[in-house]
Amino acid sequence: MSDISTKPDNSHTIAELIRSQLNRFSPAEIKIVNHLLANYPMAGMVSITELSENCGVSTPTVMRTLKKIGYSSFTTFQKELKDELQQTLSDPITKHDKWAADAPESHVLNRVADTVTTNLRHSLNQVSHEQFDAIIDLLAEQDKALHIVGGRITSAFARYMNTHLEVIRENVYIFPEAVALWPHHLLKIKPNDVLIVFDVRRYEQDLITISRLANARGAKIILFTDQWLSPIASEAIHTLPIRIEGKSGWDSGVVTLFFAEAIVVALEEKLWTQTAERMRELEDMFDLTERFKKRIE
Amino acid sequence: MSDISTKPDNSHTIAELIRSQLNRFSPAEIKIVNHLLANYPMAGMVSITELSENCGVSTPTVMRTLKKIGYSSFTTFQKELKDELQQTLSDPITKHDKWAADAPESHVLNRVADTVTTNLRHSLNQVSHEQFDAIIDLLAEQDKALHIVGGRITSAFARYMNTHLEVIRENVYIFPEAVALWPHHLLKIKPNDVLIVFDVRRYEQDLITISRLANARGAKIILFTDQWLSPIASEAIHTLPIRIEGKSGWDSGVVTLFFAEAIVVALEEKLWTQTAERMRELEDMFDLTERFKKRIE
DNA sequence: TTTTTTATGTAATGTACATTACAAACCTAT
DNA sequence: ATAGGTTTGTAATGTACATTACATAAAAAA
Repeated sequence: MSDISTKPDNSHTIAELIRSQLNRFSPAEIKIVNHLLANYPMAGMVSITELSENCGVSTPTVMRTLKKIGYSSFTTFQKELKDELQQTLSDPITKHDKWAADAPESHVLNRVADTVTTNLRHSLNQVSHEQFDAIIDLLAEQDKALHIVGGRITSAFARYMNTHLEVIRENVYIFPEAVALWPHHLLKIKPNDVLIVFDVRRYEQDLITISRLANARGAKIILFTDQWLSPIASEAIHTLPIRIEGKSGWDSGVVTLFFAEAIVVALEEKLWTQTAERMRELEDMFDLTERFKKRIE
Repeated sequence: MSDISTKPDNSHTIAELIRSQLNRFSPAEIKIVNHLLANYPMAGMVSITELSENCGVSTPTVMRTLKKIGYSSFTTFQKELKDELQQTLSDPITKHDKWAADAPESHVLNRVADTVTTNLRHSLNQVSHEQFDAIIDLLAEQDKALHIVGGRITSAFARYMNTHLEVIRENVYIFPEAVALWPHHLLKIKPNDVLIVFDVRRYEQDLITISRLANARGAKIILFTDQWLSPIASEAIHTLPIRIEGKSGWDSGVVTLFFAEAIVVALEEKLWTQTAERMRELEDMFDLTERFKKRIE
């Protein structure tokens, strides 16, 4: 009876642990373990009362069975079951152990990879597909100009996005680098134009100001920001809250770029026929300039 | 289920239901929904007490939030969550894309996410830790200047890297945007200086030329390129072959930025005492220019 | 049979929990 | 400022639960 201590924990899952002891059980106990295994693991994710009812036995029988299996109480059993489930469910995206296997977790590359994929997963959960699609729809309206601006760090993303979007559609403008020229550029913004703003902490006053002004001119703002939300969020029609934090202290820009790229890809697909044409033209121009260069050399 | 408020139940998963209302929430409520989505679905599989603690709010706030979302009580919420989990688990095929990446595999966001993580995994396998560490060691020598240059698309990464590395160490220079000025910049390069080059397809003649010339001047080249290797690889002392391809045809820059960032992080850690000092100085200067808002957390 | 052992259930108990009522704190606008 | 609303937390309450103690039934051994 009271062999609480005998838990041959060489097994990975709780199911294995149970299966390894299948011959030790009395009739009522068999009812329980059968039910647990047959509806694994969710059968265990209920109250002990419910579980006992589902098995047609009493609650103390459940208790005794679990103790026999190797758990000190129903609560700890359920806790371990929950952990196992957690483990199984966590990031279908990262396939974490793939690279964790052949490399020490402690190497920078792996730590950064871990952080980035975690950030990515979290961020994907924050952004609804509807919202994303709405952004794409908005960007597909080419009669409205599209302006892009970023901050100290994020201006690199603004440029990346600009370079790609310029190929895909017309009427794309990036703010000049010099903040002093921003008010000047503001003049180009017409009502219902779209303004893409990148603003992650530390939030920059210039970006906030320019967003307010653009908003006052009737621009629709799409905001790339972090999980703490730039104050610009209140001006924006669409806000992408992107997880940028690494536990280690540094802020990551990778996921921000991911979303920028996702928008590029989505828009390219939506406007493909037109984009294909523009790309061909671009290729031609590359060829011409190459030939041009060669001639001088 | 006699719901108290308006529950627009055209949504399939609870996650979607929450996401469809993301703008309706107050600060404390945002904490809760963020946590629920970020750790979906297991975050909801605990007692309301535990959940409230995990979110840093009180239990009544959790109750109110769930009612706002559309559930009459915490218990019914958890029950539905459990059912959903049950449902998903019993269908092992759809299992993976259901949550986190949630929704049809065909949505752009999921496809891009899939591509990026695949590229990341492959790239990590291509780069040995030894090589990576050697690069970091090389970059840690600050008596040698560090120059950075990128191409049409990748100049954004060059800038991103430059912005960060400038903070970490001295003697960091980025090439000017105008290609016409590159030869000019070349004069600054001294023997044993380091040159970081970004060159992914289509490989650019200007980059190749400048690399040759830099090499001739005795510079050590670190090359960010793609799996097909830019011709510059033959000039480079370290080459990072990064998988950039999406099946869908477009080339992704996310993993390239990942490696750029990983280098930044690694170097920052290696030179931390010095970096910390430089960062403090930078902070002071920010304060002086009053360009940045106080950090909001 | 009677006794002992094993198996299972009933009922009692204390704890953790979900829920509600209320009050404090915090905005926002006049 | 101050009145209105909103947002959030504290504390109280009743319920569901896990757990234990005890009792009964069944089976095995004597």
